[in-house]
Amino acid sequence: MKYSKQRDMILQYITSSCTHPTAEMVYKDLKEEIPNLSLGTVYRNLDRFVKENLILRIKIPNDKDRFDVNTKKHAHAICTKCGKVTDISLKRIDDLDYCIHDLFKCKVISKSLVFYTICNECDKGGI
Amino acid sequence: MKYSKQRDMILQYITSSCTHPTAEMVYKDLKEEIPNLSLGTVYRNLDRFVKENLILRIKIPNDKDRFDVNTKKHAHAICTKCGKVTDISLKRIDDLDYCIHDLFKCKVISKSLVFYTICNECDKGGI
DNA sequence: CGTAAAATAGTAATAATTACTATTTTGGAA
DNA sequence: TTCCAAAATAGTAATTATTACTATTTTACG
Repeated sequence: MKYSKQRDMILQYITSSCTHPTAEMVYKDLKEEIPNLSLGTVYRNLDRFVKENLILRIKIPNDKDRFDVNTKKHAHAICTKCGKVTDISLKRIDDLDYCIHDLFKCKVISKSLVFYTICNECDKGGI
Repeated sequence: MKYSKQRDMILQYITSSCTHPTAEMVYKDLKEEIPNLSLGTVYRNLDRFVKENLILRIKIPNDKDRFDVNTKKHAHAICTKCGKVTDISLKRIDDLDYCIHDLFKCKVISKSLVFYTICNECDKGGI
């Protein structure tokens, strides 16, 4: 692993941000300081940070991935109008809609809960 | 609203399936019966059914959307190896990992919980 | 310095979904 | 039945986030 100014600045940017930026946001903002920065470099390094568990990747269906310095267990609220992402500490599922409304005074339109697993058959080496 | 054989068959296919098919699966299978069926027609009609609340759209990050006849409140488990989607009736969040393991004997790699909201600012008409 | 490994810049490719347009189908009325 | 406007379709093109690729540059160590 060799030092690079780009990686250093990307990590600095992401860890000091509190807006769950997309790769493009990181790129745009840092482009001003490093004019020949490449979007691929941003993606490659963000991937790396995710693998190193320094940040989390928030996958948003039909939207750009967002990156989060908060690696503690939590959920996310995404505004369907402006796209703003807000952290939500986890409480029990049945209370969550009320909890969110109480905390953020916002309407829950819908929620998506997906588990990524290794299923029974695959774990047995069947496939 | 005018009748179309295509729409009729797409609805029949999706409501009688229990495998959470993608638009492409619907297309491929029905293509054998309707050789000039268009993929766009499948997408358009599935969209329509979702709006009419006849089926659910399961958005899977980095994968194709899947469609579900079960419109009751539930979560989904997706195998990260074979992609199989399994319905999970909702229990309390803290119990879910154990619950899933007990029910399906499968490992939970990760889970994604996302709320789609109208945030405070947007609801006030600020944006 | 010299050099090999690692990283980058910039471009091309990928892939799911949506948009677009010309053609066909549907269903009600003359 | 035949006409016709609204609706639907087929097939192609466009979109868009992300990944892949390759030539060039940078790093760090002997």
